[in-house]
Amino acid sequence: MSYSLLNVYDWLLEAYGRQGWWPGDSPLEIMVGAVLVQNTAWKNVEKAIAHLADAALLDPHALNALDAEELAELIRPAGYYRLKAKRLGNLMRYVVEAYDGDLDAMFAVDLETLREELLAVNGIGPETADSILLYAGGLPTFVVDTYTHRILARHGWIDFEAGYYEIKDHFESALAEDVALYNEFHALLVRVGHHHCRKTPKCEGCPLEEMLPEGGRCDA
DNA sequence: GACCAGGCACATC
DNA sequence: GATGTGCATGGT
Repeated sequence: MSYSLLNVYDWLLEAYGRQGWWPGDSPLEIMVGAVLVQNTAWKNVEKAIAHLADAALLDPHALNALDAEELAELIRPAGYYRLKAKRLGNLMRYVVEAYDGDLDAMFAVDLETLREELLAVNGIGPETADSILLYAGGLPTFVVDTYTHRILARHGWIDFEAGYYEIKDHFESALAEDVALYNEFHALLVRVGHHHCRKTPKCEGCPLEEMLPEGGRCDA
């Protein structure tokens, strides 16, 4: 008995429907959210973004002009707020200096080149970079997060020790290079993670156990 | 009150 | 190269 990742995608999509990600109104807002959500519940991020929106600061030049302390106070609900103020400032400085704040110009750059540029910004790691590229830029790169890792490992599809790029390759080599597919698949995995694959309780009522043929045991 | 959340950089061995 | 730690608010 075997099944492919694409089967898993189809089952999840049928069970949960389209997720409509990313929950942000503009590429810039998605970029801001991608930094603020690092190791943090999205609910907290929403409040921080609302503060920025209320102050009409959702603009690369406006954010870049803000000093770190002011920014920190505005994004406080997102947690790690002093750290994230620096990281967001680094990202905005990069966008302004390299592209004069023109996100269309930025996302017109070759995917691998742009990915390297983003990773060179202090505070932007693999997941944040990929989230920005896929969800803000519409570029075909798979996003791996803690749920993706946890769900795949618990079902025995990858080692628990697998690193970011191992997991990313696992998806990208099994799936067509399709932005809509990458977008929806990752969003569905997070959806499952939120409801059934938290750190504790370990795997209560995992829907994949119902969906998968024999072998789809969630056991960690 | 403890534990967790859509990471990342940095220190130390 | 592997392993450990700081960062911080808000919900369960």
